[in-house]
Amino acid sequence: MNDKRPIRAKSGTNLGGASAHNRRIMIDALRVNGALSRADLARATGLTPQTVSNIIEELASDGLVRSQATVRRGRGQPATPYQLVPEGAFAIGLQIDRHVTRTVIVNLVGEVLVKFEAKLPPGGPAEGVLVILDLVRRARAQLAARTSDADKRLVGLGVAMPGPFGINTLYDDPWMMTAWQNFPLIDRIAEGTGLEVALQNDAAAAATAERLLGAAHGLDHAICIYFGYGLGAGLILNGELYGGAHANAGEIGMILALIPGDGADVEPLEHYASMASLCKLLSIDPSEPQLFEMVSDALQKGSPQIEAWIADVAQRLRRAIQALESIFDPQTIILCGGAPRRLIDRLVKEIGPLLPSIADRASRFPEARLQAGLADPWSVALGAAAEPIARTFDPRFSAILKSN
Amino acid sequence: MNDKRPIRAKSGTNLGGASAHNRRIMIDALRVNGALSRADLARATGLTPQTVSNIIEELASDGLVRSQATVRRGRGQPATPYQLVPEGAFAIGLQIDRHVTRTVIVNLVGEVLVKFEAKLPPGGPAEGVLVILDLVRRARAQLAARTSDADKRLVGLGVAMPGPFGINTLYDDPWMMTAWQNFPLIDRIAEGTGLEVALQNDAAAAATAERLLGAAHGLDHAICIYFGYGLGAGLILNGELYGGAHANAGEIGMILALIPGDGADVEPLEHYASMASLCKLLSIDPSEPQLFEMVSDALQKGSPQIEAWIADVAQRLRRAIQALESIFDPQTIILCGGAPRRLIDRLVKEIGPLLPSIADRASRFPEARLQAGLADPWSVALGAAAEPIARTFDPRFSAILKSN
DNA sequence: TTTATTAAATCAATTGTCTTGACTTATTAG
DNA sequence: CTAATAAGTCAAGACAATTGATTTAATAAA
Repeated sequence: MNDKRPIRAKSGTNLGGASAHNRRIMIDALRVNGALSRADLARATGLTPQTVSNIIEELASDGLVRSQATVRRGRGQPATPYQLVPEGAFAIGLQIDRHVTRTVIVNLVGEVLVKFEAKLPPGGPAEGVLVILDLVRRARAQLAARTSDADKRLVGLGVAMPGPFGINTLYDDPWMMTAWQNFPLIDRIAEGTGLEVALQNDAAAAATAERLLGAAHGLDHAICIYFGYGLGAGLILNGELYGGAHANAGEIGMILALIPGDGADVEPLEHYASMASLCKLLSIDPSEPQLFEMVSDALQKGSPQIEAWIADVAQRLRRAIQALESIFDPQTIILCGGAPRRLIDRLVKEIGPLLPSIADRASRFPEARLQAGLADPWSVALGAAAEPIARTFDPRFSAILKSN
Repeated sequence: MNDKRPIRAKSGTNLGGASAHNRRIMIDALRVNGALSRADLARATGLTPQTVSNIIEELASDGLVRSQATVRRGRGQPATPYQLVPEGAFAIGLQIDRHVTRTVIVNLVGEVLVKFEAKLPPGGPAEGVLVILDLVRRARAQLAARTSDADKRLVGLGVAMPGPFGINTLYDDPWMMTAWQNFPLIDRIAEGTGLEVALQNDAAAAATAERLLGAAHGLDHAICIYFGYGLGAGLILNGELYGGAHANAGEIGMILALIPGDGADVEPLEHYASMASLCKLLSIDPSEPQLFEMVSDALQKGSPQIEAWIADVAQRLRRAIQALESIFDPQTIILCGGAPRRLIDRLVKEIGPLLPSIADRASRFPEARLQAGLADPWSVALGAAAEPIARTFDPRFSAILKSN
């Protein structure tokens, strides 16, 4: 028998786990469908009306849902719809990028209440973390000024930064943030804020945002391509963000040369398809505060150089999308980014028509094969903030199981 | 409120769901670790010893587990290990390929008890389904002859055939099995056998086999590349097979041209990397009964043609593997197939050394980045049979939720 | 040899959550 | 005005996991 080897097993569950799951699906149902009555919830979840009643009662007394005015729907007693209380919970999101850090605070329904931004000092993470903690402190102060008991309703802090994590540096170049990745960032922030802290890469954060309130809202199978300083993808599979074995899933920017025609092409995809590449082409410093405006202007003006770049990137992404469709069979693919709206929209337009793939089905969902998602310098920070909300309130397998 | 639109919500759960999950994790733990005592199970699952005792009692009286001789492990009362009873459950697997159909019956631990094979008549599915039903009938008769009450313990029938399913035919060519895919196969087989029937593509079936008793045993994140008549991948994510939105996930054979150097290359990958391609090269009829032996012989002899083919396929797969690693961040990638052992091993050897990727980490798992898996003409049928076993006994999110 | 310690497994009582079935309330259709 | 329909509640019951005490069986230490 196993005297030495650790026994590998999945975790069991109990009444508490079931109950926690049922609370989560109520919140999820209200998020996806808007206000619903107790009877609606009972039908949709398969639980009995009595059970739903008890749970709604509890959620209401926790300040997470509240009733609206009754509505008459034909015969029978009028229904009392319940909705999420936006100020029922808050979360902090933190984006750490190469040159800048941003923090936002969102509420339960994903509205951004507070935004702060700061340049990261060149001294590296040891200095940078002080800037970050100060930013978070100021954001919390502003939240507290607006709503006095909000700080108590903070459910966590999400950090997003460029991946991959825990890897032997593949290409020792400025594309990677090696120093930051080797720094005990999570522990320092947790200690400095007293909050639960989780880390994800920027593409995953963007996908989380997209699912909370973007084009992936309510979808269970979606791939969000994140076109920012680098290139990545957030994978929404079975309604949850998939992280892989080491939280590095979705690093499509690291894929080598998806394009035919250049035999010696061993550079990763993100060296072509990224804001970094465009900045290089336009000789713009990526740490430039007016970056988005400058790029957007350059696009509007246009130039043979830019047109060629767009055609090249579109071709590469067209291939990547065909591959992702073949691999994942998703409901939709969303191109979003830490990039100007104009660029994202232009790329989506330029990428079409898409290559033939298994996604090219007669009876397609309402969703298009490819659509534009959020495009905002703040979308990663927003996604980072959405993570603690999702972790706390979204239905997921691991939430049912016994802790440890 | 939603008077018209259907309300979308996830399903709730209750005591029964929790209990069912706990039964499943016991079986899973015994499958992964071998025999375990009740105390071991309690520690591994986080449940109390009393709960484990009750569940084991129940599983034993259902004939799914049985005790072994007690073992002394130092101080304290000796432990009574429990193991899975191989003849506790059976399942039928059915492979439908272009030219042939195979059926196997496996027991709870994945041992193959019965094997039958038949050529498919050229008349298409209407005729073919009769051959198939006859094959299944004969297999069941043979099982019943061996173990009298085994037929009652059949938990289902899994069907595997080449995908993709429900697609506008992309390339109307002999690579696809259009007629079969438009035929109400599942209903006819369910009706003809009285069993629960499920359908998956051949790559998914191969991955299921690999997880039940191959290189992916006990792994929660693995990609199984299936190199058979076509090319596909089975995705094991979070310990479950991932099917995508329409059960077509993993169709990597449909990816267009991952290789540089040939600009006009718009053919799908499986036109290069597949047994079909090799058969064409060697002018072997793929429906040839001695196919494996012939290919294996040809490989052993060798020829400049074959060497060039292997180099080309290895190059393409090397790229595909680097892409899959970047996308999924798996624990390992397994190359398996409906192809001769010698070919799979040769390809694995030829593919190395792998390209740099995020899987190239210092502290790698015991698992290699790439390993050879099952290579057997029967492995797809075996995987098809493993599906009902997995569906019935493996822990999974959907099993906790209320039915409908 | 005796006693203490450790570990496996069980017994009996308790807890917490969902379910069941009867009931109340409020509205519309006829 | 009455019947039908639907939302929602009440109170009792069912079920599976938990708790804490107890039994059994081995080794280690005195």
